[in-house]
Amino acid sequence: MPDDASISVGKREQTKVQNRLAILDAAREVFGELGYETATVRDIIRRTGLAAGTFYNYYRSKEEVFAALADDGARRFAPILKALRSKGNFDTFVREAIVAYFEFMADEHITWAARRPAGEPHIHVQGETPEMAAVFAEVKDAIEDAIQRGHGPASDSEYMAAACIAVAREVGDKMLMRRPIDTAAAADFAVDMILNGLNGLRGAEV
Amino acid sequence: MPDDASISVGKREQTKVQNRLAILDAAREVFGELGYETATVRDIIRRTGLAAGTFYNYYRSKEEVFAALADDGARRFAPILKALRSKGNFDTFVREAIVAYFEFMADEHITWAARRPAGEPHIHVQGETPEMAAVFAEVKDAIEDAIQRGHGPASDSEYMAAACIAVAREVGDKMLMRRPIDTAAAADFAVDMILNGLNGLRGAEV
Amino acid sequence: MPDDASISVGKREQTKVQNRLAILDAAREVFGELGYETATVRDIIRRTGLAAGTFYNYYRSKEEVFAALADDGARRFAPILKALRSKGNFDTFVREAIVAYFEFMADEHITWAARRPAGEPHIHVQGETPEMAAVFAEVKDAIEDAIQRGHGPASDSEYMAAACIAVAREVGDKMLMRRPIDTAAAADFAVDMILNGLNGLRGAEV
Amino acid sequence: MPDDASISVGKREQTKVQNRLAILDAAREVFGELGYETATVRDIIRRTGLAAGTFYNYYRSKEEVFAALADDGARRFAPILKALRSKGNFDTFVREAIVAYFEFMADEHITWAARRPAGEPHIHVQGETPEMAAVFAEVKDAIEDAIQRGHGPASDSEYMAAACIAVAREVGDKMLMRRPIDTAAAADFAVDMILNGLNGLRGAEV
DNA sequence: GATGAATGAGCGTTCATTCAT
DNA sequence: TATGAATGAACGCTCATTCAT
Repeated sequence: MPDDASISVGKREQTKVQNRLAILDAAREVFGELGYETATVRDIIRRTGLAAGTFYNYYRSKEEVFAALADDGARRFAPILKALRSKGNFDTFVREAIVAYFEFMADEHITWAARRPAGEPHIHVQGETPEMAAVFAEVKDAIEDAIQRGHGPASDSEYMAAACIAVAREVGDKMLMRRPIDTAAAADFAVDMILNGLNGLRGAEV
Repeated sequence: MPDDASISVGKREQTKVQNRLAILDAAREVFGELGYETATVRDIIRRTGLAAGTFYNYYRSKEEVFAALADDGARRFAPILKALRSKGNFDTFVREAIVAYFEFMADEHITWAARRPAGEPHIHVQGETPEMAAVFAEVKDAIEDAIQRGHGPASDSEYMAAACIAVAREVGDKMLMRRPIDTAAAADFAVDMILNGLNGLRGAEV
Repeated sequence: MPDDASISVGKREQTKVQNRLAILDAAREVFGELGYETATVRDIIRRTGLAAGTFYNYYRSKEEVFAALADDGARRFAPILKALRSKGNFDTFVREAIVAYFEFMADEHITWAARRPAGEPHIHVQGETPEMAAVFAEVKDAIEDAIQRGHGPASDSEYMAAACIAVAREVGDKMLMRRPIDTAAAADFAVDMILNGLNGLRGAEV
Repeated sequence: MPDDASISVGKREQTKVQNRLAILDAAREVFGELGYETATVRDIIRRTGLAAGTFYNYYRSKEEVFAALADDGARRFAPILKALRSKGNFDTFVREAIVAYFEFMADEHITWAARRPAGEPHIHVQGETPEMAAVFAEVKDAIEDAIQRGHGPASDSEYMAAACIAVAREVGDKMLMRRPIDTAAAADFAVDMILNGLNGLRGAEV
C-alpha cells in the first residue's frame, strides 16, 4: 500500500467524478448541437456510453444538468467581471467587460460552437449553452448595475442593457465563426458600436 | 351534387384553401403559445378541428408549416422594406426600417407575444414566431444590402448588420412587453443606439 | 352496395369495437392472473397483439379499463339482485341472492378463475377481477339494505354484512375450483352456514 | 482487534442479526404502509439506512422477506393455537381460537393497520401483512384439523374451514377499524355467527 | 460482509406518421 | 380528399439486481 494513500482517492470516487464529468461534457455538447428544448436526457447519456439509469444517479432531470452547467460557467466568469465593476469610468468598464466576455467565449467555444442540424428552422438562438447563458446573465447584471449606479448614460436603462447585451452577443457569435478568432478586433468593433454607434465607426457616408 | 358547382370554384378547392388557412392560423397560434420546439403537430391539428391525417395533405411536417408561415410573414413585410431601400440616406433608411419593423411587430404581436412556459430556462430566444424570423431576415438583408452598396459606414459589414439587427430585435422584444406599446419611443431609442451608441444617448457621464 | 346498408356498420366501427373488446378481454385475463396491482398496461396490450399506443385510444389508464370492466359486471348483475330485494322474507332473500351470485360466478368463471403465478405470496385475494368486485359490492349493498330495513336480525349490521359476504365469497371461490362446479351444493352450504352456522350443519358432536 | 472479542459473540454476528432485524422491521412497516404489491425492495432498504446491496446478503427478493416475516408471525402464534387444540369441545375451541386470533391482531395491528392509498380500487384485500397471512393460515389449519379429527360437524370440511376463516378474517378486519378496538364484542359476534349463523343472532324476524 | 454506483429491462405515455376506409 | 385509428419508436423515469471496491 502506497504511503501517499492520503492524497490518492478510491477508484470508486474516481469513476464517479469521471462519470459526472462525462455527463456534463455530453450535456454541453448535446445542448450545443440540439438546443435545450430538443435535447433529451437520452441523447446525453447515449453520448456518454453509460447506462440509461446512471444519468439519474447524478442528476434528476435535464433541467438539473443544465443548471449545473450554467453554475459552472457563471462561477468561472463571475470573478472576472466582478473585478471590473469597481474601477474606472463607464467606457472602460464596457470595454473590459466585452473583452473579458469575448475572451471567455473564445476559450470555451470549442465545445459549444458545434454545428447545428442544418435544415432546421433554428432561428438565431444564441448562447444556447448553459455556460453562455449564465455568462450572459452576468454581463447583463453588470451593465444594468453600472447604469443604475449612474456610471452610464441616463436613458431607458432596460433598453440600454438589452441593446448592449444584444450587440455583444451577436458580435461574439459572429466572431466565433471566423478563423482565426480575433477577439481584439471583435471587441474593438463591439465597444465602438455600443458607445458610439454606426456613426462612430464610419469614415465615409452616403 | 349541387348544380351551382359550376358558378364558383369547386367546393373542393374552397375547402382546400380553407383548410390550409386553418392550419396556418392554428400553427401561428400554437407556435406563439408553446414555442416552436414545444409545439407538436397534434397541437396544431387539434386546434383546427381537422383530422390528424389531413395535416399531411398540406404539410409534411412541423418544419414545413413553420416555413410556410415564415414565407407568409416575409411576403407581407418585404414590400414595405423594399420601398425604403432606394430613397434617402442611410440614417433615414435605418430609422424607417426600424419603424416599419416595430410597427409590423406591434400589429402582429397579439398572436405571438403569448405566454411562455414560465419556469423554463428559456434563454433569450427571440422571434420565435415564423413571421418574426422571416421579417427579421428581411431587415437583415436590407441592412447588409445598404451597407454593401456603400450607403453605410465602411466597416466590418457583417458585424454591423449583426449589431443593428441585434439591437432592433432586443429592443423590439422589450417594447412588446410593455404597456402601452410605444413603437415611436422604442424606435427613437433603437435608432439612436444604432447610429450613435450610448454616448449619443447620454447627458451625464461618470 | 347492399341495400341493408342501414343495418351494417363500417369496417372501421367493427374493428373499433373488436379492439375495445379485445382490450377488455385481455384486461380481464391479466387482472385475473396477475392481480390488479401487478398487472401493467403493457401486459394488457401485449396480450391483444395491438400496438402499445393503441391502448390509449380506448382507455386512459389501467384504472379506466378496470372501471369499465367493473361497470360491465355490475350492470349485468345488478338487475338480478334488484329483483330479489322486494319479495320474500330474509331467509329467502339470502338464499336467492347467494344462488344468483354463485350462478353468475359459475357462468363467468372461465375468465377469472385463471391460474395465479404459483410461487407468489398471493395471500388470499378474492374477487380480484373487476366484475367480481362490482358484483360483490352489489351483494353487500343488498344485504345491508335488507338488514337496515328490518328484514334481518337486529345485530351489528356491519359485522353481519361483512360476515355474509365473506362466507359467500370464500365458498364461492372454493366452489369454482372443484369439478364439476356444483352451484346448488355450494349454495346450500353457504345458506345454511350463513343462517344457522356450523351447528345448523352438524349431526354429530364431539 | 479488541481482546474482549472472546467474551461475546463476534461483532460480525452481532451486526448480522441486527441487520436482519432491521430489514425485517423495515419490511413490516413498508408492507403495512404500502401494501405488498406496491412496496419495493428499495423502499425497504431505504428505511433501514443500509446499502442497497446489503439487502441481498440477507434475502434474495421481496418475496423472501415477506416469507420470513410470515414465518415469524406464524412462529409466535402457533404455540398459542396449539395449546387450544387438545382440550375442550369444538365450540370452545372455536371461541378460544377466535379470541386468540383477535387479540393477536389487536396487539400487532399498529404495524399493519397503516393507511392504504385511498383512491385505489383496493378490493377487499385482507391480511396484507405477512404475519397476518401466516396467522391466518395457522387458524385455518387448526380448524381443518379439528374438523377432520371429528371435533366438528360432519359436513364439507373444506367449505367449513373456508367459511369460518372468512368470517373471522372479515370481522377481525372490521374490528380493527373501529375505536376503541373491542376484541370481546367482535369475538362474541364472530363465534355466534360461526356456530349459529344469523338466526342465532336474531331477536326479531321479518 | 457492507457498500453504493452501474446496469439495463421495463413501465406509462406521447407523438409523428401511415393507410384503410 | 378527409378521416381518425393503428402503429411503433422514443421519451422520462424507476426498479431489482450485480459487482468492484
